[in-house]
Amino acid sequence: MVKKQEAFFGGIKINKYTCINQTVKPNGLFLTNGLINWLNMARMEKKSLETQAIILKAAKKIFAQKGLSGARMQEIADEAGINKALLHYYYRSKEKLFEQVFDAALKKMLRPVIAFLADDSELFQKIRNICHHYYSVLLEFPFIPNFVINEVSTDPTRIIKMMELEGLLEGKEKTIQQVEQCIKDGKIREIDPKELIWNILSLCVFPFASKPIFSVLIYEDQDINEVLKGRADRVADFIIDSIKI
Amino acid sequence: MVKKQEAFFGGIKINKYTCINQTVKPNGLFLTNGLINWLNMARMEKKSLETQAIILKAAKKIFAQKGLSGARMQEIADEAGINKALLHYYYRSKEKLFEQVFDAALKKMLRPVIAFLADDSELFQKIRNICHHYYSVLLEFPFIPNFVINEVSTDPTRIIKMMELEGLLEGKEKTIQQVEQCIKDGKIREIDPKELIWNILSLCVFPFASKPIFSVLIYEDQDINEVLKGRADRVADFIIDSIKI
DNA sequence: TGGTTTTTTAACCATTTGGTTAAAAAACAG
DNA sequence: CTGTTTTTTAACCAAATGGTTAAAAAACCA
Repeated sequence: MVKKQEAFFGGIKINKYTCINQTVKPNGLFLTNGLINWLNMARMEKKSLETQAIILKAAKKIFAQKGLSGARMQEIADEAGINKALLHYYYRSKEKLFEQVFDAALKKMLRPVIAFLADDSELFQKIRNICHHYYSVLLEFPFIPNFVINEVSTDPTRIIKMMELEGLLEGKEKTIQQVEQCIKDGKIREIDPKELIWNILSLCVFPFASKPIFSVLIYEDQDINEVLKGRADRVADFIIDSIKI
Repeated sequence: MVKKQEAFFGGIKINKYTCINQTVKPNGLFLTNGLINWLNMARMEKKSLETQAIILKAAKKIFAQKGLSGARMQEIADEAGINKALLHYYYRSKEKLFEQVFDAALKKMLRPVIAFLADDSELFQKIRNICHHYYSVLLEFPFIPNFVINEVSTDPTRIIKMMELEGLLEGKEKTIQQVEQCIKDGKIREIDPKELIWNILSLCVFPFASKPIFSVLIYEDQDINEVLKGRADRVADFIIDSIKI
């Protein structure tokens, strides 16, 4: 165990029990990322990484299932097969552990749309690409839409820091201009580019979010996952059929 | 106050403090709806109904915002401006209170699609109807999709009892046949009727569920509610353009 | 092997939370 | 006005929960 101590690194106090993985601010003090990484690298190793991976996997499962407020630290520990104190040893607090899980999920959720916006292909091909991209990611992680949407609507500030994501702004402008150009060229009918994007995402993401409902409401005993597997192409066609002239 | 007592009605025990509004089963016993209603009607009155309305309104707000696990009974009481014990006096438990709120929300969410399935109009008109129906309901209660979707995905059994909703089954069959007939008649292109329904709902419901995300991601400083207001017509056109021949 | 550091655990702790209770207040009935 | 019932409240309570701590165990290093 780390002895009770108050150590100074670069003039910043780190007291008592260390927390390996997360920004340490025991007295409300912040550490720069550089310093943190140096500290982490210095000590982290040994069994550390393996355990952290086990924790993260369990946390993803429980948080995705029950959300931040519904998840219990004890349940995550049980799922991981470790002692609850380890969660705090590696991630300091529930909120911090949640942030790691959430950020990973949000990135998975946003990657296809950001790739779409940055994609230099011709418009119809871009649409086919994003549909395939989404259906392939969400078939593997079908819980992500619900998880992300729900936590963002509970605390909208969670998404703000994601705005700085690589090339979102530029990609957005580029794609909007591309759509406008297609309209001018008479390739597609008049439509607001932003609404087109919203429609595409609706058709790609909502089916996964609404799966539990549609499963009983419309599909009853049919295997809804089988339906979803073939949908990427059909959804792309649905969109293209709607806008092409 | 109701005196401590163990009364027998129709051989069913009701002990100690009564709970006005909800199925009373203090020892795990159930009362039939008829008996319950008779009991309720007999005593309920006076200030009762007004207070219940206040509680329900507050509960809707808090549950919609934070979900079942995130909501606190104290917070609901504060929002309603009453004592926490009153929540239990009228609704017995958090779960029971939640059920009332959830069932109301689920019905609001399903009404347009059930009306669509039962609608005898011509297909394109039906599509315009459901779009307007959804956008009008959800512009007024924009939190409903998130709330319903999230709670159903947490506990899928919640939706099962809704299946018995008026004329869902018949309506579904009717609409599926209508779509198939339109395909045969060459009025619309080949498409699986169930997927068409899923697409319609995606385009109607997802924009509200994803509002917090799209608001910062795509629309930035634009007023996203203004965009949503005009969308019903445009979404209906989007769908019809896609399937018409 | 023996000392040192890192990892893991069982036992706690303070607070929060859903729920209860007994009594006060308000509404009602005669 | 008076006794009775219904409604409302403040004070509690037990269980659950996020988090802490000191010590044991494991890994590492010389």
